[in-house]
Amino acid sequence: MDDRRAKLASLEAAGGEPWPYRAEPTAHVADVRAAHGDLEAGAETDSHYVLAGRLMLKRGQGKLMFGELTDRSGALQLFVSKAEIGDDGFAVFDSLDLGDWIEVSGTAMQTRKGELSLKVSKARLLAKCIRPLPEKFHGLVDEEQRRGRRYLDLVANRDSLDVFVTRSKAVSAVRRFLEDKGFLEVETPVLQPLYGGAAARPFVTHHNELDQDLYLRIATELYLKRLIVGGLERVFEIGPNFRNEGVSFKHNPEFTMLEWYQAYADYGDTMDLFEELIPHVAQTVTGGTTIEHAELGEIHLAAPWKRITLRDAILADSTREGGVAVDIDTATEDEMRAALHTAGYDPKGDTTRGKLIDALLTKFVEPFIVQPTFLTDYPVELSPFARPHPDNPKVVQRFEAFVAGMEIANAFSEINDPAMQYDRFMAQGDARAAGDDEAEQLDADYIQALEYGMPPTGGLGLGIDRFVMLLTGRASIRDVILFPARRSKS
RNA sequence: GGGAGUGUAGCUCAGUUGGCAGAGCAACGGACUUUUAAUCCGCAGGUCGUGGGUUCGAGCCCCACCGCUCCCA
Repeated sequence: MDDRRAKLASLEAAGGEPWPYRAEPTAHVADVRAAHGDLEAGAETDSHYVLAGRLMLKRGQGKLMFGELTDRSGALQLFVSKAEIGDDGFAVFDSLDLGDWIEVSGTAMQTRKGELSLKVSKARLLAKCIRPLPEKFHGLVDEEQRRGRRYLDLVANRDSLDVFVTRSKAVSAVRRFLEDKGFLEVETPVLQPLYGGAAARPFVTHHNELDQDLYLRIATELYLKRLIVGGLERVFEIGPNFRNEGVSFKHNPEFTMLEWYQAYADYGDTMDLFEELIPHVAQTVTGGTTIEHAELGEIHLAAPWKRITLRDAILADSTREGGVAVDIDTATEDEMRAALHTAGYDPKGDTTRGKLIDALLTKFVEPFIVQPTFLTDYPVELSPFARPHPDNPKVVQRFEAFVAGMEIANAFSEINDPAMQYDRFMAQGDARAAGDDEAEQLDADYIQALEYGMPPTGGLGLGIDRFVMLLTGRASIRDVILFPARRSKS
């Protein structure tokens, strides 16, 4: 560090500008590659470019130097010859350190060994990197640093940068898809006087002036449906939700969720739209609909996806790990507990029938789903906002989408009968009294909104982070969140 | 919450039975006009996560705490 600071000082002393205000690159590295990728070895061109980026490698060769410049689009070799750049220019380049931001001008060429390069005629420092970068070959490996100082991870590990470029493109593709289908993007409150729309514990905060406790939202559901009451017909929101729970490879306390609501649609329409969205985004972002998963092999996202009722899935899969077959339509709670016990899981915290069914799903079904699958027709106890199925009053018109062992989406035909919704809230209140601290609390204002009339509506929530994990083949949610939650050092 | 692993130079990692703190890369000085993690010669770099204990002597053994990773509830 001291050596690099000294270089800065000597540059200033020599009248140089160590921290220029602007640069004027005319192209990205990828543009040069696209235009000259097929040059023959030893060929030179008159095509002139100005590139800007970080100097990541430097190889001295006497009166010749090679460097590697990276920008967001990729890396390109710099060919720096004393004959071309002059004695002064050569000295300037020689004084650069790995990690320095630079601007270089020159022409495209192919070296004798066939490496596309920029033959540099001018180079200047844009900003000094005073601290040495992580090692050039191994990159930054330490997970604590990769996530705590993500900027270093992005500099040192190209594949990590690519993950976040993919994430951005995926979110953009989702937006365009929904806008093309006539959806409006809206923003609803993050700070809410009541929380609801999901089974989760909230973060609590306080508004001083109003002297009122507020919750960070766990879902956007109830506000978005108020907008359907208001007549916006098709709305969506992409933004952070907050759930006060543990962290795991698929949980971060702050995560990004897409929710959409569509008037005049039911859960079947919603399933069709979702089945169209996911392959479309995969195609747009990765150029295909097949994902190569490191552990699970090929995952095919193209429609149609497998569709199976939750009852049939549990009936078929509950014999895994030595369990006994469970039919959730007829099984008693004790039988469900027994099945979970035989699989080595103690359901002592699962106090309700709904929670037990959820445990059966989590234990026996979810981890084993690899290819995209819709589980449909959930028990009413688990789904306080979903409409009953007309053919079977024990279940509701709801589905969850699973892929690669994870739930990525949850959707249903929305309850629009205010009396029915009120009864569901009451049942949730009973569950809470029985010890379920994730049960919904009564939202009287939401009931009132429904009393003004909500058209038949289908809604869906998609976990954006998990979807990006799928698209990028990452096994941990912390690899697709730029700054994941971590314990701060005191 | 429980279990296992891990923490040593800026980065990636060795460190034997408890006996002088090591390598590669980066940095610094030098050689080199076609390198590809360039190579070669030279030089320098440390509160061994933190605190305590055992010992003539601790990176190594013991205890507590902190961070991180994985598995389990």
